[in-house]
Amino acid sequence: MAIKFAILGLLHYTDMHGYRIKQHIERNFGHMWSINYGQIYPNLRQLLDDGFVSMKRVNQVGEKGPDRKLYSLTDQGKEEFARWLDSSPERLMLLRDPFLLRFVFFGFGDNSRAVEIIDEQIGLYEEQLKTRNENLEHWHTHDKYVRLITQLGIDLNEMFLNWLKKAKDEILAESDEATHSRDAVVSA
Amino acid sequence: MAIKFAILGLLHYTDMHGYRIKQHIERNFGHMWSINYGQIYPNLRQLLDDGFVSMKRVNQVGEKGPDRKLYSLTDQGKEEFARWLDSSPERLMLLRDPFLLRFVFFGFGDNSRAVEIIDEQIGLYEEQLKTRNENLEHWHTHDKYVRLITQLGIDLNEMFLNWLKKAKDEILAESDEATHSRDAVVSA
DNA sequence: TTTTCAATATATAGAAAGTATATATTCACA
DNA sequence: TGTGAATATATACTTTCTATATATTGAAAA
Repeated sequence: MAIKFAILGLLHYTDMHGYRIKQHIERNFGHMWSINYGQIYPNLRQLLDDGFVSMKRVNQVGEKGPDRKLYSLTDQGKEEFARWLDSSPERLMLLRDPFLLRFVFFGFGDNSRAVEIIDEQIGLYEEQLKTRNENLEHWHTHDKYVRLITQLGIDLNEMFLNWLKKAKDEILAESDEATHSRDAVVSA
Repeated sequence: MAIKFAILGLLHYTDMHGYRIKQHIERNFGHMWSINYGQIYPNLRQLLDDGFVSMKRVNQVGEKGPDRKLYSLTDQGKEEFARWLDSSPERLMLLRDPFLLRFVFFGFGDNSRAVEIIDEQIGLYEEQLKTRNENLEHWHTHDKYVRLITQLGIDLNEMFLNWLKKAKDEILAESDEATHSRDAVVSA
């Protein structure tokens, strides 16, 4: 139900076809959010059936590719969107992360591999942080809310990187301890 | 595919039946994660078919409720889990939040309602922060990795609350500006 | 000139995750 | 005796996400 409203929201800026919607999200929110055609086209169809958007075939000349289906907001669509925007969010944020799921069980694996995986994560999120910072600079002109969302992404990355480094240190400290205990046993 | 490994991970602690798995997650990770039977039972069935777990019917005496289906890890299951734990995470974290989706489009609504919704969020996350802090105190004895995950939850909450308050201030500042401009026009 | 590649454009199948609800058993206690 | 609460499993359904199929057109290569 969320994607439907995201599409209605984007159509407030300008009329778009499915391919353009994906492009728009990639260019403007690509560092924060991703979507794909399997989510877009079925939703556009549903929105059309519900009368929240209207559609017009546009045949391109001098442009690549086949005809477009250009979608526009209807008055009903505007109302539906406004109702949603005004309503209270259904639930709290949901964080899904295949790394964190592993992390919970790192006690069942070996520490050195755990540290390796953490280092991979640090690398990936440092890269993401860089592109998010670039995005913020590039779009200081952008809509205030979009800018704040980008700032949130940066805050999130920084927080997570700090946590990753702290976690790594704790695991390494424990490994050292274990080594020393072993030494003690050996020398006893 | 993730839930399957979560279940295999939990079965490392002890044999469990579906109902107990949900209970365990609620009690130990309830402040961080939620799951439901529609995810657990189909996965248990699949794990059984794949030979990653074995099942034994247990008929309770002196306990409430019908027979249990107690699941245990097989050697194959242990191997499957170990392979997964050792592998690199497939993707970066995914944040899904019905509030943030609205936030992007707050420019199309009115500021005062936006501030109201932000205040609601602040209340909800302050409450969550409290329970997460209690959890951390209560389980200082707990597994190190679980403790670190709880700490991450706390860091996330604090970061998000700071951001929410900053965002609110910015929106209020803009509203003031608008009010002053209007005043200026009126007095002109 | 033809073919081949990249970009544009839409569509659908299917897997995974998440929600809702149905059904049954047993104990406690009114 | 019955009724409510906790225990326990199961399935249907919706939403989200991934993968892939298909077609058109312009530009460049062969």
